[in-house]
Amino acid sequence: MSQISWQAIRGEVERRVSTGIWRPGDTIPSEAALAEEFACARATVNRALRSLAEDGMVERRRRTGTRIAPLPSPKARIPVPLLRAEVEATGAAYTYRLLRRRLAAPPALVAQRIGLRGRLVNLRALPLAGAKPYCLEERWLNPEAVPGLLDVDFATVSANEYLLAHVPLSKGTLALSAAPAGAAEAKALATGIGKPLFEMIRTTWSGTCPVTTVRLLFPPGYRLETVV
Amino acid sequence: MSQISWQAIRGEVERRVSTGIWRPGDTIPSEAALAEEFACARATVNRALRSLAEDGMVERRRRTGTRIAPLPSPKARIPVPLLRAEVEATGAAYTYRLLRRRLAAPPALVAQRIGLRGRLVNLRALPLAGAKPYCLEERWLNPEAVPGLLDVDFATVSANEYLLAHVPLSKGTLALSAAPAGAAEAKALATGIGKPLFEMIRTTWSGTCPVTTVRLLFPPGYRLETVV
DNA sequence: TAGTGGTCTAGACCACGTA
DNA sequence: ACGTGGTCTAGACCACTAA
Repeated sequence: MSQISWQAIRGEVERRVSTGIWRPGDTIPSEAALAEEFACARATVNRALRSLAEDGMVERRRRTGTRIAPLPSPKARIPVPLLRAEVEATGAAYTYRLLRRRLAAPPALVAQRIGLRGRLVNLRALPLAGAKPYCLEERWLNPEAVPGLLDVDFATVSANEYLLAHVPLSKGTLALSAAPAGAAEAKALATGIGKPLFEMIRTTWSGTCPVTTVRLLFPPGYRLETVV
Repeated sequence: MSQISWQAIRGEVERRVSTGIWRPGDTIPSEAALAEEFACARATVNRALRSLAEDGMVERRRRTGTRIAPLPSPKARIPVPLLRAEVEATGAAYTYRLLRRRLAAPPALVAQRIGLRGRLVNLRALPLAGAKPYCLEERWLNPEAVPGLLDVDFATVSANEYLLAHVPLSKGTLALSAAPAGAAEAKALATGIGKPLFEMIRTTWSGTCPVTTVRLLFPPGYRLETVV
């Protein structure tokens, strides 16, 4: 068989963009036209162009057609970190120390992030790599989103792992930034006040129901790496 | 028609996972079996399961079948930031000031990142939002990867935009971290020494040929946000 | 209204990896 | 060897949206 693969079509489109045959902003031929050119089924072209669209290289709209993204920028996939896996990948033992657990109304900033104003479960925890603090975790959980949440012993199960196993996490936001260590954070992470911490704030919904918002603070030296 | 959609199948699989019918680590029925259950074509089931696999919720292997990921973790897409677009989205005018341009051998750390030891083009630049420094850019370019690079006037065209338009960027790495401001960085970004900066290091190849490595330092307050 | 992408079908063959 | 996912085909209808 001399069937052309969707990867080959994708590659040819990329080649035409990189050699300037098609330039950013250009509208390219329709799926039907390309299918004829490559002598393949339209579904195969569709597969290739859909793949490019997912990577941000082309933009597709009905009726208007497919065009090369004005600023083709590949999108990086970063895995939402699984602390246990990250720690164990370094060879260290992963442990999880619960520092605080309470039921409280969240501060305004947190309430705004998660879109809830009532009483939430608040956890402060310290995932460890061996004996070393790996990060500081400040979490707020919506008890109405997680059946049985109030009975979970978070001293033995990390909230993250409990949620992954019990709640279908559908959507979420992720914010990354740098923040100075406050007194409490410096102490928990065994670093100095004002030191640059890597901050990750994640808020998650299950459908339209807010589930949790968590702020992770990583000590100086932490790096989040990925491949584009 | 009462055709079932691949999204519906995906939703049903998610439901079965979230309700515990299928648990992390379980192998689920084959595509053919599911197609029969849902009375649809196998391609439709394939589309649904492939979508779930791309999001990290299931793992698929030939012969072995499809199983629920032991730790189902959604993967975040973060857009590689386009400074101009980011700045202009805030309503400010984007400008780009070239602080330094020279031909030099990179320091060991940079040489290791990009995998080159010879003389490279080194740029230091300051993208601005209005009159305010947006970030500090330290870039190393491989002149052999970019035809005509030595003749480009980077005082009027930002290196990033030049590259996007002239080089097919295929692969790259991205590292995010927090770093303290040194004296030069604090001055350029109008902040204090030791303040936490958000650091982004991006290295890009065109095929197997190293093109550029760039380190962006963002002043305190910068946030990289995305949706999972 | 018409053109484009989005999707589903039914069938086929292939590639891979376990046994 | 054989079962599973990976992919391609040819055709069809639908959904969206600009003209």
